[in-house]
Amino acid sequence: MSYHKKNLKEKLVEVAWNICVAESWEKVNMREVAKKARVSNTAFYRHLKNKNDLKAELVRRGFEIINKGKKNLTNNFSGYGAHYIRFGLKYPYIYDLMFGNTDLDISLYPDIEALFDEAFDGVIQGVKNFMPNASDKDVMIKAVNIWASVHGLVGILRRSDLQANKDKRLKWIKNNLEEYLKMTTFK
Amino acid sequence: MSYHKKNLKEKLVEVAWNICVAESWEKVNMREVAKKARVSNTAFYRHLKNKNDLKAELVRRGFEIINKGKKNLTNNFSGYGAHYIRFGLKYPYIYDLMFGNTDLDISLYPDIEALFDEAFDGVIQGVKNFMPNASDKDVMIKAVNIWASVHGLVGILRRSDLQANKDKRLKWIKNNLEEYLKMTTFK
DNA sequence: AATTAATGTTTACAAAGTAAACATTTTCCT
DNA sequence: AGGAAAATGTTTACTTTGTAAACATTAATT
Repeated sequence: MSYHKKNLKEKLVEVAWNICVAESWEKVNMREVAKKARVSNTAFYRHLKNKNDLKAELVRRGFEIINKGKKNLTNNFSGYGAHYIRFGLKYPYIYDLMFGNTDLDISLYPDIEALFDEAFDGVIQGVKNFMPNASDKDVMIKAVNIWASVHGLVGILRRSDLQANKDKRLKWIKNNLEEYLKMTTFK
Repeated sequence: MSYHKKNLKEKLVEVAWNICVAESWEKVNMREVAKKARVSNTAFYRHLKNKNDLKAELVRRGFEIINKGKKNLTNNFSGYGAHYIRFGLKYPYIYDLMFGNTDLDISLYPDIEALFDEAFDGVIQGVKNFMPNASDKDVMIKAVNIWASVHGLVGILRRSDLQANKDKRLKWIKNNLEEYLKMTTFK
């Protein structure tokens, strides 16, 4: 065991990611992260300014994952939407950090803000391709509606996971995301 | 100043509500709440079990407000949706507690869970009235889509508030909620 | 009036974020 | 190579916050 680690920052982010994925951000605390990375409580602060910066790292990592799987879905609305929804259901607590409203002041992290905008711009571009003659306003309206429908759906599906599945019809939606999206928003 | 207060619980919830509305739940801490209510740090614990219960009280209060304004909007989709959206924009941090996904385990508070279900059932009922011949599945699909579109929109509009208003077209949506809703989901 | 329940206060502790001072490596410059 | 400077870890220590426990006072009940 050496005094200097190779990639402690990566290691710390990795550990925090795992805790957050398995248990939620509330359960991420610096001392536990340090212990799991086998360093002292405050080694962290040589690599990141504070806990909020750690949160930002998780958000960045989330966008990396979601973007990686995105490929050329811009012209395949329902596939694009389903991709986001599946991410939200697979990494609910990371998703909260990325798209929830409470916490992180995203404007403090311009690169992350750019990732967010990039995602939304993808939708706008897709809508533009789909309705090339629409006005900017109508494009925006459609894009916002798509975005809202997708992200709003994650909330319902997650809640239905918690409540001992009150309704089978929600299960149908969950298992048929693309079809649901085509029937509703994506047309 | 008497030893026993009349309605300390109400007072404490009120104080917490004000802090949460003005600054976010993160800024609500027991000592500050106690100070503003002019009681000792721990008087609180004679009235509520813990801080989570305080959060639940705010959620309950949020539902009371949102339900009060709801009236007979069940058969007026865009009005109903706009009502929720306006609440979300007026009380963003309360809204997070009510409809966000991170925090409160709502199933620990069956009465709150019931308030939530009541709201969603209102949508289902509205859809049923609107399309009386639709199958249960189709009703559910439409209701979920309405719910998701409304709650998802709050997220975008809130974010656009933060970012020094990147786009005027979002402003249009915000100022014309009903029309936007009619154009998209509510038809 | 005396006992008990309800409600406040004081004291105290533990968890968690992080600053400061100190220690060890590594890097880099001559 | 040798030694200063930068980077990275550790130890200590302080602060904030939630809340438990013991004690005090007022209100309710018999």
